[in-house]
Amino acid sequence: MPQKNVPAIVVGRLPLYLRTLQFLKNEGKRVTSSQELAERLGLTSAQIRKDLSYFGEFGKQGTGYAIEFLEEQLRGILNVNRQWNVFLVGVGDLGRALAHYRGFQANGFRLVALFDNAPKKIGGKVGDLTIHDTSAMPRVIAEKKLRIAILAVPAESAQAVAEQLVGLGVRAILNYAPVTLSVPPKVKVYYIDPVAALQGMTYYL
Amino acid sequence: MPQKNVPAIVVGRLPLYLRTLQFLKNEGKRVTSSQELAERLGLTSAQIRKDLSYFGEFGKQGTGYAIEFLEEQLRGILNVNRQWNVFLVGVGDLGRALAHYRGFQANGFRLVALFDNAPKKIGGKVGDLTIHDTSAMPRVIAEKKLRIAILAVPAESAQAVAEQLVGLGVRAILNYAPVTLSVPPKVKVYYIDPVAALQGMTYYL
DNA sequence: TAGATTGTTAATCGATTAACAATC
DNA sequence: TAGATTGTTAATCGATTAACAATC
Repeated sequence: MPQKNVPAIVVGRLPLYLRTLQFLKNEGKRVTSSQELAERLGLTSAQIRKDLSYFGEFGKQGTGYAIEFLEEQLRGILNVNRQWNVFLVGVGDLGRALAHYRGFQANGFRLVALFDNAPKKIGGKVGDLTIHDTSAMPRVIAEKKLRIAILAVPAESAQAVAEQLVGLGVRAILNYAPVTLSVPPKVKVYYIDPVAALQGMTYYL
Repeated sequence: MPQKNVPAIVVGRLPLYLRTLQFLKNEGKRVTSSQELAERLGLTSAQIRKDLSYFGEFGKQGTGYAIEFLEEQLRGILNVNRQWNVFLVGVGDLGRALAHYRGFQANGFRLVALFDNAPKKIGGKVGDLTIHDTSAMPRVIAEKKLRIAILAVPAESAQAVAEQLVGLGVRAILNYAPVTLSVPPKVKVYYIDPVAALQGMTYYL
């Protein structure tokens, strides 16, 4: 349950703190400080302390933060101290790649269903998942109580699919389609567009 | 050549404006307005006008913006009115997927070289590209004058590889490794981390 | 105790937005 | 001309940072 009114930009940094803590733990450390975290992340220590202060007091003056403890706290705040089942819509070029990607599973996001609307693809398999027709989405999403979608359909159909997903109770969309989606505020969308990212960098070249 | 001191966040929005213009053009439109763009992008029209004003005056009072003209201007500003050759380091699970992705090519970013350090992979092919040993990077990068890298190595080696790339003259890194890179300011890094993205969304679920 | 580092306040910095004169 | 929309200014809003008392 979101504590105060935490800015989205702060929430977006918490996963970075979390992964940095895991990294430090792997190095055998048990305690860290806002300064050490800041160095690793290219931020200021004040920002890290301020961000954490939205959620509670997790450190000790003079010594810093117990890594394992802070890690668990962040997992709790982010709701990632559990497994989330996710599904993918659009098994094209990109979708197929995403279905093969092991990083989701390795971090508690398990891909449990694939959908596409191309008759040729329906019934096909990617890994051990079968591609279902998009017409099966209402049933499967309800049965598996899915709330997180990965969207990898063409830009032209993304808005229509997103609307359908919202109607089916989806609350978070990781959107790989290069288009801004219009959805109700309760639905969160995160955009991943590597081409836009490259175009933003060539400006400086 | 960057005009004034344009905030990075503004530069980051230009690709979104560009792709929206392409979208509108595909719909047969020839003219648009800051208001129409704003609606499509979920921004305010004032922001769009302000952003564009960093670079010049591209519209006409009363009528708005000629789509094709503004598109060309933005391409010029972003330096994407040409083809860029890019290369990929790290041909694992994820790298392989990226190598197959056609979206780069389709938008003027041509993948021209693949590198990995696993002996088993060297000499192997992905599509019509051969995987080279990372030891060949200095030669290939110099020969092909490459300045844009896509980094898809494990988090543990990302920093070391990034430093090597910087030494070889790379100026832009699209980083898929879940770690913050420390590089000189002249080198631009863009981070893509779908797991962090999902973790930022589950906060709200 | 002395040194270190937190959590928090207040100041600063930067980005967004409202408003409107200019003008097509 | 009347209506529409730009480019820009100034106000507002929000995020970052510096500073420091509290305290381990």
